[in-house]
Amino acid sequence: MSGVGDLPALSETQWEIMNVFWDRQECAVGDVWKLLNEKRGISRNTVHTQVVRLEDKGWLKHREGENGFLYSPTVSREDSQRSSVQRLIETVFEGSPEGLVLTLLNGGTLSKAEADRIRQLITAAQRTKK
Amino acid sequence: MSGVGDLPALSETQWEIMNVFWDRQECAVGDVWKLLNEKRGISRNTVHTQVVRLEDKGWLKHREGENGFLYSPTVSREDSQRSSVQRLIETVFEGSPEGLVLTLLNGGTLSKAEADRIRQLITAAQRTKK
DNA sequence: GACGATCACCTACAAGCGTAGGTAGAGTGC
DNA sequence: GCACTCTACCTACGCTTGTAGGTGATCGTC
Repeated sequence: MSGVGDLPALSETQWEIMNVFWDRQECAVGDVWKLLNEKRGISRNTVHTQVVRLEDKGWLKHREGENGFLYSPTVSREDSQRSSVQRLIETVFEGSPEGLVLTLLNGGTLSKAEADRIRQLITAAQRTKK
Repeated sequence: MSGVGDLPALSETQWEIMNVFWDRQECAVGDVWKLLNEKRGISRNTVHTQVVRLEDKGWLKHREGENGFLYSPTVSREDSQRSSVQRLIETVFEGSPEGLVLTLLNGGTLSKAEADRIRQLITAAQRTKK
């Protein structure tokens, strides 16, 4: 049973690219490039290189489309997020998820609105789970 | 006013090493090496190289001690953790802290005990903050 | 049928990382 | 006085990233 854990970690740029694929499910390199280029200016070839590397690493697969290759993710965004949170907890918080939550709550990282929404999430989770 | 944000990000190994410095406040390369070596087997020189790189990047400073250099962190662990959580939220959760919390709560990443403690943390924070 | 856009692919290069061997000096012990 | 140990420092190598230029094929348009 192969999961996200088996895949080599994503770099920041690679997350940026994978996020586009998770939003669209399936698209061509050119589509990704158009989006990222508007957002921050990047060469089409740069995107292409990263896409190929992502396929090499096992994060993407492709099929032949009308006008060239269409790429799509091999794993779900949720699993990938989970595994990257896991990794963060291990390396940055030495295995303590509570540390992460405390940082988040006490850190001043959150806006008031975000903090409120998060408290709601938690109480909701509390209700449904028990 | 220079902060963690100005420093280049830490790799996983570098977090491992910085964590030792944050635990001890000030120590020599040899001390760090002894610890890491017990934990996972690593050459003293490898640790030395990383420590030098960390000083180059601005995460560590050193002073001359009795028997060689003593290194210490230039920034607090809390600030570093905060900034790495911030970075995670931006790249992995496209800026949504709620996403992170949801992943944490629904992910099955947490043991039951951890989840309970986290809910307590949150309700405690809720009480003190408002 | 030449022109421009798009595509896939190849090559490249500077940084940074993980890893560690080798060297040379200082101190401790027998 | 020589061996052992610890230190700092230099060098190196293979790998990944971020970045992108160049090339040749295809396709739609004028």
